[in-house]
Amino acid sequence: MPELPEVEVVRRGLADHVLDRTVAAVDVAHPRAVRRHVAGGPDFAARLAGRTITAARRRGKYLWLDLDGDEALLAHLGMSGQMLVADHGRPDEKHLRVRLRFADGGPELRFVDQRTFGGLSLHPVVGPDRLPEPVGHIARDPMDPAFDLDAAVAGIRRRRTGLKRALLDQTVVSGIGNIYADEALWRARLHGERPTEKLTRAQGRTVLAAAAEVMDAALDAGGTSFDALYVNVNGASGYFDRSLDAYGQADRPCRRCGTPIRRESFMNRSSFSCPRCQPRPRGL
DNA sequence: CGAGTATCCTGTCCGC
DNA sequence: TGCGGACAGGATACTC
Repeated sequence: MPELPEVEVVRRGLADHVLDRTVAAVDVAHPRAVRRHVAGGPDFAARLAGRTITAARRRGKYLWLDLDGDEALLAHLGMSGQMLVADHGRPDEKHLRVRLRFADGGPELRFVDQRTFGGLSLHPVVGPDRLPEPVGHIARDPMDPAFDLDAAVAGIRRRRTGLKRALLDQTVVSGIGNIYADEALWRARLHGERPTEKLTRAQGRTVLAAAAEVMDAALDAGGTSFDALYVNVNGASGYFDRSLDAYGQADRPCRRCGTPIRRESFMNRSSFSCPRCQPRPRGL
């Protein structure tokens, strides 16, 4: 499940392999993969052909390739999306959704996505930051050089909800998914259902700094593990196996205090936390 | 309008 | 062995 560090690994791989290359032809193998391109698959393929890729950019979990002209090829990997740089003739992956061939005859770019939560689309880039339109409402992520920590803390405290919900809201801070939210809360020793209006500024700064630390660590681990010719979003899985303190650790002892980690139901999914280090707020 | 929830999808795992 | 159900979860359309 790609979160920000995995998406950044993919962005770097794309920067290495598709920059300054011109798209020759596009195959859309599954229409759902381009459902966010409202004009449809044939329009997507026709408009992408002949375009040259000028940059590989990212905000939060959104990834896009700037094209010549003021447009971008936007990608979201969803739950299971992968960008693969593949030599011709290599057998198609079972869940190949979109293929880009290039005019230089070099390796092609494949979008592979088992569960089709992800997708590709073309959009104008707008505003001073030259963002694709669907990214306009996404907040800066903690790895963005222009990320404003105090503004993000203020954004969280302005919400009237639980802390974990606020962390997952991509319009407040982007790039934090279920795994990193649980890890950040564990590091900050805060329960996810703590009301945001009772969160102190110091607690807010602590939990966001923790999120940034977890992301940095995952990027260090994932950024070195992918093959130069195979841009693989699963590159960071080794990090998850070894380094998670809370997420997925139900009944295993907390690394700080030894208390078994608890699993709770949250928004039709799961939250993991230490009952002792992260006590439930009173009354909840 | 803000908060919370239902929904999309498919592969894996578990119990019977 | 095979089947049914739970589970994984980002983003958004939807309701209240």
